[in-house]
Amino acid sequence: MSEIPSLNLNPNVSVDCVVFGFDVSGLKVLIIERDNPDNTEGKNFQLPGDLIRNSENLDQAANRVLQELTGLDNLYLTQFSAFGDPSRVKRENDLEWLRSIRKDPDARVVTIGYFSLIKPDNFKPAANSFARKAEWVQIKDIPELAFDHNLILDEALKALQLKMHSEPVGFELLPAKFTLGQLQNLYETVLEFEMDKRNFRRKILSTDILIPLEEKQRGVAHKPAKLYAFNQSAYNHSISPMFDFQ
Amino acid sequence: MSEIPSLNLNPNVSVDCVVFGFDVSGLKVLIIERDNPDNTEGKNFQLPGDLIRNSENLDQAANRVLQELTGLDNLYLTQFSAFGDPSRVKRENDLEWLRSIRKDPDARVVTIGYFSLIKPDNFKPAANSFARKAEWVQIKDIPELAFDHNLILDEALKALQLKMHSEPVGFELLPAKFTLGQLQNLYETVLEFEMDKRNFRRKILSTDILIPLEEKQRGVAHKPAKLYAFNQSAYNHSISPMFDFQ
DNA sequence: CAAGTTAGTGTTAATTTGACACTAAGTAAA
DNA sequence: TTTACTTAGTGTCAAATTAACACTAACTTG
Repeated sequence: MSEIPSLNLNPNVSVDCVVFGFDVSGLKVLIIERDNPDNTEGKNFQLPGDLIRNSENLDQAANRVLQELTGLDNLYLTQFSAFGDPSRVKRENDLEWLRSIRKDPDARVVTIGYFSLIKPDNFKPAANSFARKAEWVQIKDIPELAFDHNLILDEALKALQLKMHSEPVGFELLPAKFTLGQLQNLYETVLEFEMDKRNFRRKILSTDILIPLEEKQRGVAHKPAKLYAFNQSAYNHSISPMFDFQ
Repeated sequence: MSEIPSLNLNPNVSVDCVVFGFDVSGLKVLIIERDNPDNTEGKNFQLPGDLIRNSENLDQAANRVLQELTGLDNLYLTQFSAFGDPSRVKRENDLEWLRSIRKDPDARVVTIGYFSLIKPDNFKPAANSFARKAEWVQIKDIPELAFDHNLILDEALKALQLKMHSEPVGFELLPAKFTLGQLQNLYETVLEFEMDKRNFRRKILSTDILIPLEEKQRGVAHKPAKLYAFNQSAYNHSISPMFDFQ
């Protein structure tokens, strides 16, 4: 019943995951540093990603690969684009690394891009498999990445921003109970512009996607804010612009 | 310098194209009827699509495949999603057909979905390659298609509708010179709701994406309408809701 | 020349948006 | 214990946008 795992890998299709995290310090992305074939110290950063298995669908592949490389399991994951330029692999050290790890290192690989949103506090990435390290990097401090991963990351951010305009997707980035201030801060950070506090509150509260809780923040050095939860069931309708701020 | 073409095909990645056409009769999709392996008369309809070549990128593959199967070349083509369920191929006659045409008929294939928008009058599809027929089918009369092509078509329509809200994509479906009535009709057909004529005109004319021409319709049995052209250069900005009608 | 068809046009009320400033409630530091 | 600091929380008004609505104009066909 058991199979040789490598036989099960499809040589031509991979998934790559752009995991966004948000906290007080801003918007971050999860990057792994891979083992170098020759064990040198050169930095080789990339997005968590790998070949898919023939037995799994794309969503399952993204989940599994992310779990294997970073320990993060069962995240909100959305496919956003496929990348298939034949010259995706052109850097010499990328090729070298492929030769060290892949059965068929010269195969042409089309990759399916996924993005994920998480609350960094709840998930502590732990490197595993060919990842030497898994770490959060501020979106503004992303280094040069392997393959076409900088392109993939850019497209993922655009996809997130676009999606945020039409769906309450941002709640994945917040704890279960959050304040309106935190929510506004999230929107401002991801969409990259500032909003008027009163107008933001009026608009977001005019929908029914927030549930006000009988509970306040504790231990903060200022007036404690009311806490809210996301009303999942309220959002089963309308693709329409729910969040067209400004 | 020449290669055996089949060696050049990637066994695991394909593209499938959903070509939308719009005319007086409504919104249509281009469907091909494939040759049956046993030359029986059973109807086997599917979207135009095939394996990619290792030398081309995904956009090029979509263009080539569409050209080979339908004769349509150089269309506006947009990638919208990848489909990779391992059980995409499950009907017996799909398998049979694959065995008759593919070098590796049991390979697991991930397909990249593209949609295209054209003016049916300008492009007359002509079946070729393994396509026995290529024909326009009203969106409401789509038959059962091979593989997961009904799913792909549904997703393509959703993607088109979503895109139409934020980008002036519909102009691809109209002739170079068109009337505001035709444009409104297009929007109503694709988005599936009716709009107020005067409000539609006010809104669309308040943007600068239409160029009024010094020319009118001719030969119509009613008051001839002013013709407009799409101002391509005016649209190089803003993802924002350009077309949030109602 | 009558019938049929689509083009083209403006106003108004209702709604939504954007701009704007102060008090409240907690902690920390002096 | 008082002061400083920080973020929460609130309302109004002018401007802009939207939605609803009906008639005349211009062409072809019969």
